[in-house]
Amino acid sequence: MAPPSRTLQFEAACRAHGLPVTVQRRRIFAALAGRTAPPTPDQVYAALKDTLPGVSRTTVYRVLATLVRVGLLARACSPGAAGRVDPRTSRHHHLVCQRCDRLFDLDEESVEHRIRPPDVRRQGFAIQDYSIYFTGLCAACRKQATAARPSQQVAGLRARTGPRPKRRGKRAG
Amino acid sequence: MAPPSRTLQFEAACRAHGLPVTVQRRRIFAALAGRTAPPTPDQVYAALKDTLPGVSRTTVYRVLATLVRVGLLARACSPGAAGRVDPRTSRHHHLVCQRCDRLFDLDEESVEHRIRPPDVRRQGFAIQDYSIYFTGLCAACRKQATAARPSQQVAGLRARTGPRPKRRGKRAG
DNA sequence: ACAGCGAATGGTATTAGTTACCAACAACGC
DNA sequence: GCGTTGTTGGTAACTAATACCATTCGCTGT
Repeated sequence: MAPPSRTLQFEAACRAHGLPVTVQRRRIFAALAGRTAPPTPDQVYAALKDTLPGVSRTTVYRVLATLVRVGLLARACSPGAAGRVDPRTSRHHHLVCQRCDRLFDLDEESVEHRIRPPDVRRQGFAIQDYSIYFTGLCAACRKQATAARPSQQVAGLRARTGPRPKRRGKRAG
Repeated sequence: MAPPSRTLQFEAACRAHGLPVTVQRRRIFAALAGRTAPPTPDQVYAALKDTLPGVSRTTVYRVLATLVRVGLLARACSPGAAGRVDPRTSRHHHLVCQRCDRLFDLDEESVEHRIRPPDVRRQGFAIQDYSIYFTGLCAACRKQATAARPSQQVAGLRARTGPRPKRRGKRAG
């Protein structure tokens, strides 16, 4: 089986970023490349552990983060996990900061748009509504990014340097 | 301070669904209602624990799930948490099953749309791209929903009855 | 207003998801 | 082939979310 151009692209991209091309990186990227739906890290791990014995979950997380950082993969919104809740139940849209993951609501009226939902009957999917997510950088992260930009840091799975709204104390039950 | 209609609406909605109106539910909903950005459950907890002594994190999770279930709150996509990764880095859109949280990719071309990004300069946000998330029910969940629908179950934070792609074994390090 | 019933809460324990750390190892350049 | 540098694997730590159960509270009928 001749290596498809995707493989070469991958290696080229790695070298362009000074990343050694390891077996794990190749395989993890390959496992992703064929998909039509964004998997969780754990799904990637599950898909690999049989054919790539000895991979560790740690490596999967790490490689995914790296590939996101260099732009070979993108992060996708995950509706179920991390149960963020929204006080608005009517249709509205969002701003998402790629760096610190902050979310901001946008009024439906503030976004001029016209969308015709795709025909997904063949897939058996019943579309009920939609929401637009605008991605970019929030004010705080933009300031940080312009202040010190090593190499156009993109938000990775881990590599977050921006202000991250997270609790700091320990839990109280 | 006269109770705003929102409060009455909330109580009415609770009663309509046969839910007892507890202090915690009222306060948690109130803490959400004023927001313009969807918080995490923990942010809700943090905002409440000072003025509502003794609330437990468990209750916050539980109440949020309940309010989502009855439609008083909505779940929002959370890009950072649960680091889902997408092999596509070019613009595309998604189908999201509200019940099992499965994601499906949609080609950019398959969605007829015209969107003018909002002017958010005042907020200091720099929009770089956007993505449309179509919500609804996937084939499997639609089948289940029609087979047995107690009362038009909507996906909650916890209340997931549909097929949920999750690993089942225990970890192997 | 009061009692009784059923459901919700709080707290702990438990499970799942993610990251930190370090010794062993592999990739790249010479 | 050899050394340097960065990656991998594995464990442990840490955070997020849920299960469980005794206690408490809201609701209904009197």
